[in-house]
Amino acid sequence: MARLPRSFFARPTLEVARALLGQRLVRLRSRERLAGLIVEAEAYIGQEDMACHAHAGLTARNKVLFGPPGHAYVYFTYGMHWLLNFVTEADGFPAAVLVRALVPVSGVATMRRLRHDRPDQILTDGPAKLTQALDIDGEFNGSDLCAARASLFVESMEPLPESAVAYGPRVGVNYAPEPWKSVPWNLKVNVESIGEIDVT
DNA sequence: AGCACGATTAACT
DNA sequence: GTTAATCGTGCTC
Repeated sequence: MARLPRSFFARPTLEVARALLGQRLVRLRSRERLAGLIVEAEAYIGQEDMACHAHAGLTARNKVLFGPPGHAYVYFTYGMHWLLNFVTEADGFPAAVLVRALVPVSGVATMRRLRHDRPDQILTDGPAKLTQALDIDGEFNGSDLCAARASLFVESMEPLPESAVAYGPRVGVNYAPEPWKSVPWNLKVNVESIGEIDVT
């Protein structure tokens, strides 16, 4: 299966978030393949976006956001969680898509162990849960998803129909002023259509 | 130098 | 529904 090329990420962020739904995130970990289908994604777009880490300008923490597309922006929050984003748009424009949920498809036994044997239904249904299940941390910040030897990348799957996508406000950004608090930049795959996703 | 808080999760009432 | 956990970051003094 083909890996998504840099041109996939070098587009308007909302377009990338929409196209990422249903695609397969793969993490190669000591010769094992951990993978899941992306079922929730969220867009963070530019310095104007008061919920985006780029709002205060370039800092040591967010510099990857300002870099070239197709790289992972992984940051630490709440003193204990790692969150995974994919950098989008042109080099120099700070924007990214936060990966908020997956449906596990490969390496589930390992994910289960990494998640301390919690129930399968809650292995990867949150942004910090999926990084824990796939063993993704700050080591991946700045890593190139499009490099030939990448151990974290996205594989191309059939695009989902528009009827399978639900748009809503972003989660956990109530501190941001309007309109940033309410813009419908959270994209989810409808629960009813999950059964129709081809997992092969 | 000090401090308030976060793109969250899990546990508890 | 409410709250503790836990610490790097960015902002104020």
